Amino acid sequence: MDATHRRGNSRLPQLLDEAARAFAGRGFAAASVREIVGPVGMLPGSLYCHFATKEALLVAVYKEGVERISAAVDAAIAPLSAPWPRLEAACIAHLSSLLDQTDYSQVVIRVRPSDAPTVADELVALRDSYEARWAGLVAALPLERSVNRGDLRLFLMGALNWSQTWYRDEGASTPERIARRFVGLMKTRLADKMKEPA
Amino acid sequence: MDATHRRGNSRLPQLLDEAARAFAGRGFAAASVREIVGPVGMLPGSLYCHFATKEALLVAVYKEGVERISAAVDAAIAPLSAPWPRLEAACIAHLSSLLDQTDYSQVVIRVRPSDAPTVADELVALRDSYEARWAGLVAALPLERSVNRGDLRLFLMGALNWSQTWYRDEGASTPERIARRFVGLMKTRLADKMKEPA
DNA sequence: ATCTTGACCAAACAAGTGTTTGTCTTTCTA
DNA sequence: TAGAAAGACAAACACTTGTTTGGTCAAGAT
Repeated sequence: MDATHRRGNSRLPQLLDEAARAFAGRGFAAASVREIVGPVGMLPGSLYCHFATKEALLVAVYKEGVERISAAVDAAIAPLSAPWPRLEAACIAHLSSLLDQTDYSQVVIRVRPSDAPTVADELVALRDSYEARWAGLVAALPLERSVNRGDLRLFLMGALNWSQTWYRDEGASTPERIARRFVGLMKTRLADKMKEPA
Repeated sequence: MDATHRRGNSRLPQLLDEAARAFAGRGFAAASVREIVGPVGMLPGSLYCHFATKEALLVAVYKEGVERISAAVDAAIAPLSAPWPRLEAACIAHLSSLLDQTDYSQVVIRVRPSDAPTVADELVALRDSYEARWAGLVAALPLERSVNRGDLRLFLMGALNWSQTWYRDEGASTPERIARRFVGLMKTRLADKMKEPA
């Protein structure tokens, strides 16, 4: 009757879900093993059947987060070919993953590699593997020659990622609309052409 | 001979310095009272002569951080009157405070109010009192009517604040230069006018 | 039918956490 | 010159932290 110990039917997925929730909501340091493991109905020690340390658990969650947001962005840009629509679609997918969706992607943005020193290298590598896409997306844009694309990428990613700080799920500003407006700001000439910028 | 107990000559400033260093470097949760108090040459309990709790210590550091970055920005924009130069000067001051200067300002950006729930309201109020400047700076810009200034402010502040994540003190990219290039991106028309953006 | 193995419990571990208490010395004040 | 108070020490407090150990039980393999 007791199905708790069925092979291949472990509670590992729930454990990861709960870890993602805790890390995304309270940060790596503040999230305790007991608060992760409790809601799953496990005892603290049982965590160590699956992971050697709390930091290894973070790597697993982080990796899943990178995979989910990567998949979302890739799926969004796949059917498009024009550079600006592709960038806009990527921004929408990125922001939706970050603000609506699961906790996994939030962990990737919230948790700093330096928060878990012993696995910092792995986290950086994972994050880099995701962010590589964005260099390509920006490189494809038709821009005036004077524009530095590296700066532009940092500028855009910063604006998107920081939205995690101020965004609240109230009102009409959905992640999709925010992303569209941000990209709109980039496409439009910002300064009023009547008055001469100093 | 022993000057340690002279009135008005306490080690409170050093204590705040060390707290700022710890909070900026490791975050609020990961920074322990002992690691803050140790370098000052005090014992853990002595902290509570000055602050009721660790969270109250954070408020003091946070407040000092807000005051320093506010002062830096205000001093930078005071002698200027034209909108764009004022914004550029503000960005330079903001980024310099954040990347070079003291740890205090870094705490304001790094530590989330929700990290210290019992004083979260105070932290939010402090941060708001600083960020209010930026609404004014953006409001003064001569922009095309279609541009949403609220979005633009969030966009810019996000890009600036996120730089804390990727900036390293190596190479030729000083905070000042980064700020100038970011503002430059905003002033210039980004999209190439030859090709039609979809 | 036996063995192995993965998943988990139960209980404890040592170390570290923020904080409290009581005492002492020094400096300022009345 | 007596008294109040600030600043800090010394030592412990109760609790939480991540982690370890040894055992249990069911499922898959032999």
